[in-house]
Amino acid sequence: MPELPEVEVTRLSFADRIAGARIESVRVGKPLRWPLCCPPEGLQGRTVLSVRRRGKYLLIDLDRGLLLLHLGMSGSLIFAGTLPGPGPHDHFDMVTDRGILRLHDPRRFGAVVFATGEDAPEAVKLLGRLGVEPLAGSFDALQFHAGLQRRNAPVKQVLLAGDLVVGVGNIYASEALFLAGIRPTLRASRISRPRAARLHAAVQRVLADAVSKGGSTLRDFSSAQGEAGHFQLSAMVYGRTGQPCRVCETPVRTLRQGQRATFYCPTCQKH
DNA sequence: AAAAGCCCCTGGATGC
DNA sequence: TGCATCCAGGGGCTTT
Repeated sequence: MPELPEVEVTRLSFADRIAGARIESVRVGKPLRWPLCCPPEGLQGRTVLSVRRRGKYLLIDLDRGLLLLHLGMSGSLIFAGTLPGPGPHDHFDMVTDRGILRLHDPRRFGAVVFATGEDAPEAVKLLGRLGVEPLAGSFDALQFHAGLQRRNAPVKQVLLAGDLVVGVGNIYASEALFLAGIRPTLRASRISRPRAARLHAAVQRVLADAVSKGGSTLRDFSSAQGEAGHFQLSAMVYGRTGQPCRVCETPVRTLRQGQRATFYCPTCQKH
């Protein structure tokens, strides 16, 4: 499910409320992608300082150490004063004096990992190869072009890989390429500097727009406040196979790249 | 080094 | 109604 916008919307929906909270207990359900890496009782008594985001990871800073949290394909967080007993897909509860933080994740591709610090091996393993943050000032169009030049793979897959720029998943890769007028199959190395600049701007624009719309709710995404997103209603191509392009009315096409669906307009997007 | 495939897992939609 | 098949927002790992 969650790409950068959904993760950021989640972060914004509980970061301020949980900051300063004291952890009282932790409950772990079924195994997620990796073990928590520390005995759950080791978190008791620690204080939540802040919640940051790196790519699609949430970093929950504690007074000692941090939790790295990933929502995988189907994960969502809820943070509330009281919650019903955990259901079969609620795999992590962190009870604090300000409320319960709960991870709901039917497919269990998500993860909760404890690390003693950002330089600790468990953290470096997950964060070490991530590319630049697209909504930060450090995302530079010329450097982005230089990075694309070094890659021979189709540009859609370079966006998804996350080692050049983070946070762009399957929805927003298709959307950004539409906004930039670039075919998803075009080899990254063949993108000119001006077109790379267009794509750079498109990535920033689509992600920021999606954050402002509360993310995309395809099935069941909601923020930690329980609010659904509505970016999906304004998607230009994602999920619109056969429907008319919103710009030129050519039917939107689908193709498969690396086992994922890609959506594009054959008229608006050029090789 | 980079690219391409595989796989983890569950549930919902579709088709026979 | 029942059952099989396909598909889904990610990404680490292994193989080419």
